[in-house]
Amino acid sequence: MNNKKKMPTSTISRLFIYFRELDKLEKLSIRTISSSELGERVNLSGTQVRKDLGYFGQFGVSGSGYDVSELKEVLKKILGKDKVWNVAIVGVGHLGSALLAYSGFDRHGLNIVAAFDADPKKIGKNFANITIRSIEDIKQEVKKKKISLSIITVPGNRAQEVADVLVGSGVESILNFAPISLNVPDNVKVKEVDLSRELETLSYFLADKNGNNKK
Amino acid sequence: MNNKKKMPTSTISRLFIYFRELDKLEKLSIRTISSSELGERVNLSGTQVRKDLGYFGQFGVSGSGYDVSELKEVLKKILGKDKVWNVAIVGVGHLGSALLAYSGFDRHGLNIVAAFDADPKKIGKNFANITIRSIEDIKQEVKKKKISLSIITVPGNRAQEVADVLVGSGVESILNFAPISLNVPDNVKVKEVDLSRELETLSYFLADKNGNNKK
DNA sequence: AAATGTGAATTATTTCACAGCC
DNA sequence: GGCTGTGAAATAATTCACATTT
Repeated sequence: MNNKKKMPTSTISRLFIYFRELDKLEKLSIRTISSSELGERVNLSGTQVRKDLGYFGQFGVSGSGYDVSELKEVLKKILGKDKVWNVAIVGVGHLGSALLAYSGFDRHGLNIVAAFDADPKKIGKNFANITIRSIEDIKQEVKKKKISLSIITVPGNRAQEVADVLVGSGVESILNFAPISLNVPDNVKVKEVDLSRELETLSYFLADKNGNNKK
Repeated sequence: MNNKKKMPTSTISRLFIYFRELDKLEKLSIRTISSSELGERVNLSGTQVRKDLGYFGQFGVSGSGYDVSELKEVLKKILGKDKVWNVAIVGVGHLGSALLAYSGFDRHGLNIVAAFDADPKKIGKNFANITIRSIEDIKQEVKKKKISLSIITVPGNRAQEVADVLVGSGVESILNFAPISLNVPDNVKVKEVDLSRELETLSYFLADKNGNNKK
């Protein structure tokens, strides 16, 4: 059992896109959709849609396509959206506060239950119903509140130590906004999001278009 | 001339990583570095480093490696970091404000010069020295302030129309935080950053580890 | 001896194309 | 006829391995 074939990491990311679109379709009372229609709505090909789903099973009906609600439920299960995960944010600066204030996470089964910062001036303050605590309290709180997912929004030079503490406390995945690549054990999943780099990448294309460099 | 070979899109992203690390090395007064040492510092292989640089020219010295300052300057030029680009933010909600307040952009040659929002209550308010203006003013301001890059932080259902206005105003690249895939002409470069999806992706790995699904 | 630069091999991902099913 | 599911082909990205240079 568990004969899962190797699948591209990007497949998961796309399944979330399909899920969202199916949710919209359901609200529009559309009952059935073909892979190519679904793909078209999210700027992907029908083949891509079918291939992605194929890693998990066979959910379609030849000739007519997929049942919207049924496929949505299947994806919900696959993606872990039928469970709730407790999340901590470490680093309550501009970005950290924005994420704390962002209300959309619970909709996705992500429940922000703790926030930490190194700045004594911030500790004890309340923010979106959450009391900011000291970095020192991470271990204790992670255990107490059963936190399995953490967001790092501290400066780059503090990120690795924070990651070490989180991993030592039992956190299983990390979303890292600090502009460095974290070293963690294999059993911990990290996603890096580097906002400056995203913008910088765009500036490269501008530079390129307006005629820089090139071998 | 211009015999550039096709390069992975991820190469550019990595060049920014090398650039940053070279900057650190320079501050540590390290003069020379080999591809493998540089790679090790950023969790990449020496081969990867050499391959990436190879798309732009030959900058190393056999037997000794790369001159830190020289390579840094080369990358600066390649990446357009020797120029300044004017940036606009459309959508001054939590995330938009955090980005507005983030001071790191200028360090990267990105100069935020305008902010727009649809909410009349916000229009006219000041934020990090920038007056928030109406979405209606986009075209005029983009021209007047020579804005070539824009960040979209509006809700998903407004993002496409905002993108249309931006493109119509002459913006050349867009960083899109709205959770939809934008349709724009080929000459406009878009990068999508979907924060919820990044977190959701992590929740999939949790679900997976804790034993969901699988074909 | 040490490290680059780069074709060739490998691995990963996407797209094609079509047999089979409704 | 329309559409799925999936091997096979094509394309993209990474890694290997080594001849070459200093």
